[in-house]
Parts: sequence; structure tokens; C-alpha cells
Amino acid sequence: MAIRVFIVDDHPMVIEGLSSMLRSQTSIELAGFATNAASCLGFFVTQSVDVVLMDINLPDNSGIELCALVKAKSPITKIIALSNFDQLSYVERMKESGASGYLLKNTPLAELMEAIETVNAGGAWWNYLEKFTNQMEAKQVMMLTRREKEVLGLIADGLTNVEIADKLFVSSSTVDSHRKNLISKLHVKNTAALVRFAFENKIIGSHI
Amino acid sequence: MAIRVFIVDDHPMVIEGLSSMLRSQTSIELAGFATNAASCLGFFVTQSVDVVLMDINLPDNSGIELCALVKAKSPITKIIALSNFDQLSYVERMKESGASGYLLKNTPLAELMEAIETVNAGGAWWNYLEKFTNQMEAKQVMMLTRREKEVLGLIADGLTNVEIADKLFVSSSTVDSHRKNLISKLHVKNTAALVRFAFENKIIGSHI
DNA sequence: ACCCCCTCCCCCAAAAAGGGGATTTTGATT
DNA sequence: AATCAAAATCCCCTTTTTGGGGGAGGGGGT
Repeated sequence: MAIRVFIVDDHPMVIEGLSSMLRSQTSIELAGFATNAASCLGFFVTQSVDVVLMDINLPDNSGIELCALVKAKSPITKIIALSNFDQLSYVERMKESGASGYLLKNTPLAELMEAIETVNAGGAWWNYLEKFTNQMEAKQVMMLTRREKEVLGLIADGLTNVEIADKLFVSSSTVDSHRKNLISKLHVKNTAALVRFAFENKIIGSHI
Repeated sequence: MAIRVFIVDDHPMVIEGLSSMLRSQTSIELAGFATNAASCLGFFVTQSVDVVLMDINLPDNSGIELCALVKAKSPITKIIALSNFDQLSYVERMKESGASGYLLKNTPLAELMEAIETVNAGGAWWNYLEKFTNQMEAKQVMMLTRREKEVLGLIADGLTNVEIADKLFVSSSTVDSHRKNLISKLHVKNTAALVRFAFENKIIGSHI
């Protein structure tokens, strides 16, 4: 019997990525998806699934609340929280709200399947801590400051250092520093890769 | 009497976007949707609709063939082709295969409704040419060549002109030309914006 | 007191942008 | 087979923008 999975994420790209990965798996049945909390709750009025992959950051309702609401409507359903690097602080709160596991959004298929099967069988999947403490510096990688994210967004808009400096009322040297820090923190070597990385990891695009 | 609409697109995000737009319209009845040609044809074995919104690019069968097959099974059904910018070359072929209209995937609701109602009433909706020829160069915008897309992908990977040249066994001048053409065709002013545009319009990254 | 963030500056090399122009290859149409 | 348009290839020039390596001071929070 296939594991019924539901996806909640406000980023179409994430839904697309996950669902295309899961479609290749015969043991998974994609029951549906939602891009906001309301339509997710709407789904659970009439239906239920085995596992929900749920983004922590949602536009209308935080994943933390939604998690509790879904568990209230369908206690058998297992919830796996999804997030990007920069939202790790909320993971513990998801656990308190009834989630059974946690995954980064860019998790490879093998681990995704393992996690789904584990929580579906009643297990937990909270191994993210190991991953990050293992590398010590990886934690740094995730932590983009407010200003850095802001600059990153403007870089992706196609603005040059001077233009960004102009917009933020700072010197172009400052913007240059931020740019260099971004490149260094995200382990990329130029702006193109920076923008791509930012997009794929939804560092920009989510809460601009 | 509501216009029965069916959606065919391999991107869940597109289906979700379109259906959520159409759900708000009382004059539309969403009859169903499919993410591939096979399940679309399956639907038409037993049922029929007034209008099909059909992606040009499908995984198992090209929209061009599917278009003809659907028209064969249900001649009264009107088909509107859907695509992104970079697939305009196929639009004429859709017309030849029996489609009644064409829309970009990110078309606003008002125009979407107008198009559906027009083709349902027996009319045609091919005004994309006006939009693009209005700006003369806009037609160019959509037409990225194979090589340009290839270079764009490598640029987004973070490679420099020299590295790309090395990989493609051409001179860096050539890659530079492609880069300039991309910037010019897509109406952006630097690489960062180029990468962003490419991502948002799924010229790259559509199959992560 | 300390660390991190934000701010700003230096130098220099590398890469990209903006403007030209040119030739060969390829594909489709007579 | 000849032709033509489009694509792909290559080169010149200059200016602007990034990238890589530093260092350094002020302010806020723990």
C-alpha cells in the first residue's frame, strides 16, 4: 500500500521539485499539495494522508500553528517539517507542535524517502543536528544576516554595488563587503552562482 | 451554463495556479486536470470538455501530438496552448494541430477568461504575435537558441566565459558574444539579473 | 568585555559590459 | 544544387563592475 503524501509550501519551485522526485517512487502516492495554510486545512476537512511535508514559513499562517491544527484534525498523520538553512531556529518549535521529523528543502531523494518511510512507520527523523554540528562552520554558512539577505535580493534584481549603495544609503564599499561575505559564506565564486544558490535555497524569493 | 475546462501541464505549480484562478470564476467549471498526455487521453475516453488548457511541453508526448489526438477524440473541444517564453517556436505547430489559441503561462486572470470565452464561442486567440511584434524585438526575446540556453545554464552554474569556452571547445569571445546576446534578448543588464530571469522563467532549472 | 554586525577604506587583478565588425556553419526553402 | 537567413563562431576597442586580499572603527547585544 502506497504512502499517501501531501506537500505544503508556498514556493511552487519546492513543490515542483519534491513532487517530481516523489512521482518516481512507486511506494509514494502524491495525494495533493497546497501553497498556503488555508487550502491545506481545506484538504484535511474531507481527506487525510499518511505524511505531510510542511514548510515552516508560510504566508498566511506559520508552519508551527498549521502543524498543530493538522495534527488536531488528523492525529494519525505524520508531519515532516521543511525549511532552509536560515530557519533552523524554528525546528524545535515544530517538534513541540507535533512534527515527526525535519528535512532541508534540498534533501536528496534517497534521504527524503528514508525520512518519509521512517516517520510513516512511527519513527522520528531529527538528524539535522548531527549534520550541522559535524561541520561546525556549516552553521555559519546558513546564518546570513538581515543586511546580507537584503543585499542579496538587490543583487538578484540586477543592481550593481553602486546602485545598491544608493538605495541603502551606504557606501559602495559597504555593499562590496556584503557581496564578498555572501560569496564567502555561501561557498560560491561569483555573482551568477550566488543568485542561483539563493534561488534554489529560497534565501531570496520567500520573504523579500 | 458553465464552460467546462480541463488543464494539462506537467508542472503542478501551473495547474495549481490556473485552477485557483479559475475556481474564482462562476462561469467556469473545472472538469479535471492531467500532468501527462496519457492521463489526459484517458479522461477523454469517457468524458469531454469545452476548453483544454494544454502545455506545449509534456514529458511523455509532445503537446503538438496530444493536441491532434484530443481533437480527434472530441472535435468540439477547443484547445488553448500554454507555454513559456522560450517555446514560442512551437506555437505555430500547435495551430496546425488544431489549437484555437495561445497563452503564456503567467497570463493574468482577466486575459485568461477572455481567451477561454473567446475560443469557447468559436473564436481564436492568437494575439501573442501582436504583443511581441508590438515591441518588434520582443519576438527575439523569446527565441533563445540551443547554444544560448546551454551557455545560460553554464553561466548560472557559476562558470566564467573562459571556463565555459573551455567546456564547449570554443573561444571565450564566442561565449562572450552569447552572453551579450542573452543579456540583450532578455532585456536585462547584467549576469545576476540574467540568472534570476532564467530561473523565474524556467529557462533553466525546470527539472531540479 | 567580547563578539558580531555594519560600516568604510586600500590595492590590484580579473571578469563583464558596451560598442563595434566579421566570417563560417547550418538548416530550411526553392 | 543554389540561395538565403539564422545561428554560431571569432576579433577589436574601452569602461565599468567584480573578485580577492587585506585592515579598521563604531555600536549593540550577551
